[in-house]
Amino acid sequence: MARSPTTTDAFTAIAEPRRRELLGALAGDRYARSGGRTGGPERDVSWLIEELGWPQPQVSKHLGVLRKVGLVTVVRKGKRRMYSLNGEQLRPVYDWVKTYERFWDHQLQRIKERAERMQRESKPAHRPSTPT
Amino acid sequence: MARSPTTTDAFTAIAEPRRRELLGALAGDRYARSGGRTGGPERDVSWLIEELGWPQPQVSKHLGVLRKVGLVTVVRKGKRRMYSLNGEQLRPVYDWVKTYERFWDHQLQRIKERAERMQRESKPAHRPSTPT
DNA sequence: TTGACATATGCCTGTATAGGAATATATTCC
DNA sequence: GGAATATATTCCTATACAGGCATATGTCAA
Repeated sequence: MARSPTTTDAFTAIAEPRRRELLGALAGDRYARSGGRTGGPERDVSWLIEELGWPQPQVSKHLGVLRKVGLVTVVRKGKRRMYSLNGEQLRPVYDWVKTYERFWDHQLQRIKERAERMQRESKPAHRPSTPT
Repeated sequence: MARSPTTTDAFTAIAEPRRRELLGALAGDRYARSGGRTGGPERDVSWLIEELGWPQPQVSKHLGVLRKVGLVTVVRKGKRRMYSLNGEQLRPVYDWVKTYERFWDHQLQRIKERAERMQRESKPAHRPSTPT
């Protein structure tokens, strides 16, 4: 068997650095947030080509992969195609990696647990309870 | 050019579902947390083989990839090799995906912002301030 | 219709798998 | 040393890119 196709899911799609870069551009990294419905602002392919400085086919192909896994959505607008980020598909990645949080940041974990405990018990402040 | 090698970084390594599964086993999913230094408990390859039900070479090979990107660490113990999860390498993935949080859960984002604001200003409760 | 512009798709090549089977290496015990 | 155990590595094959280049498709304007 070969490697899973890049169009399998978000995990495989974002494995490619260029595609993460592309998503970053679509997210509006270092640009003013402007419009966009669910995700980032709408950008046409020409804008992305200019922004990323890649050959046009490369941009289109990467967009194709991202489209297939639902990480971006398109709407036609005349001869332009407006792409926007669909963050919803990144959620599985987030959820997965989040379950490992305790393996890299024990400090953070403790803080969160305390916060959650406080919220559950609705007790106002830090009473030195059973330490972890 | 071909696809980036799976041993490039955590992003490429976790693109493979089996490797995520393997990490899950090492993390101690549905098992009692027992020992382990920085990451999860130490498990030898035989345990993983039994747990996952995969052919031994497959387990070893996937472990090899995970080892190369630092997602797992090994120590020899007699003829056994004890593997443990090294969550630190998952952090870049977490950090990256986290920057897109606002694109999938606006509700959560607002809650967090409010919480952070409250904590910064150390003001006790919801005073209807400048809405976002 | 014709041409210009915007974007997608096809073709080609080198590279890199993932899995299966067989084998090599390392370590312990007798 | 030799057998048994634990794990890694090699070889093989089918698959799948990612990028470069050429070309097709779709849309608007004159």
